[in-house]
Amino acid sequence: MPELPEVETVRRILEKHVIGKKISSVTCYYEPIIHENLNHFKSVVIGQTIRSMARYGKHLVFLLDTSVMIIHLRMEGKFYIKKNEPKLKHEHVIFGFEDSSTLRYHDVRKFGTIHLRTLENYQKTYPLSEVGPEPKDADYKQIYELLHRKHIAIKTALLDQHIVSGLGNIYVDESLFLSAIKPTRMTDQLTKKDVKSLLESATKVLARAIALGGSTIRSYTASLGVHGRFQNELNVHTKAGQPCSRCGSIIVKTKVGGRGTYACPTCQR
DNA sequence: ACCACCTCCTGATCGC
DNA sequence: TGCGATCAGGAGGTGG
Repeated sequence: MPELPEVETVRRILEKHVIGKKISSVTCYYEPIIHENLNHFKSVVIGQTIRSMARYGKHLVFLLDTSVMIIHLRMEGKFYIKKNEPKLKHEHVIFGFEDSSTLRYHDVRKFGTIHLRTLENYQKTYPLSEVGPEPKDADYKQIYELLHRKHIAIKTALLDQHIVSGLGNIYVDESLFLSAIKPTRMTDQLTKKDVKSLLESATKVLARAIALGGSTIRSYTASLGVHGRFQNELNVHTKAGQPCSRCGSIIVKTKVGGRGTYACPTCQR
């Protein structure tokens, strides 16, 4: 599942292929992905050139001449650059460029979303208006205050993109492990020191994962030559039954907030 | 206002 | 062997 490191990796690779390309056609095979009237979307986007790309948390952003496309890959969204090859089963949106190459949005689960905004207001409106700071930019005192007013499991809080953005199931488990905090600890039980540590762990985990091109696990496989290697450095996620790298106890898998959760029962308290 | 739970979707895996 | 049931999961929506 693409989290911040995977989205950043996709952004960096895509950037090399699409900047400066003029969109000449849009074909959509599954309309719910595009959260706009399709004809309106096409009439706005066609004729515009991709000027730059950005990322906010897990959102991938294409900046055009006067508009902005904001894409969330959700579980399995991927992009491919192709020529005139036949359309694959799970390719739902195909952008054609003037040079006859195509950018294809591929998504087995169809959970991904595309929003269209103007260059003037895209950061202030939904969905980017809902995105909290990334761990590296978050002020631990502010996050502490926010968490202190809530009474939910810390894992659930870290998955809430309003609080901090970019973390998904893999990196939350890894961040909690690094800070030796158990996923079910309630947010109002955390100290300022815990919150500071967690943000530092998350920052470290995300930076390392970006450096390795993200993680390629389970359903989130390669796209655009993206073969992440961070999965080789996971401490707990997917490690049920294996010894903890810190204390040797056996890593256990549980459910927290309905999510598969991996942790060391001994050193995470 | 807050939070637990349901929902979307498909392929992989499980169980009889 | 085959097929229906269950699971996985990000985040919006719902209802207690």
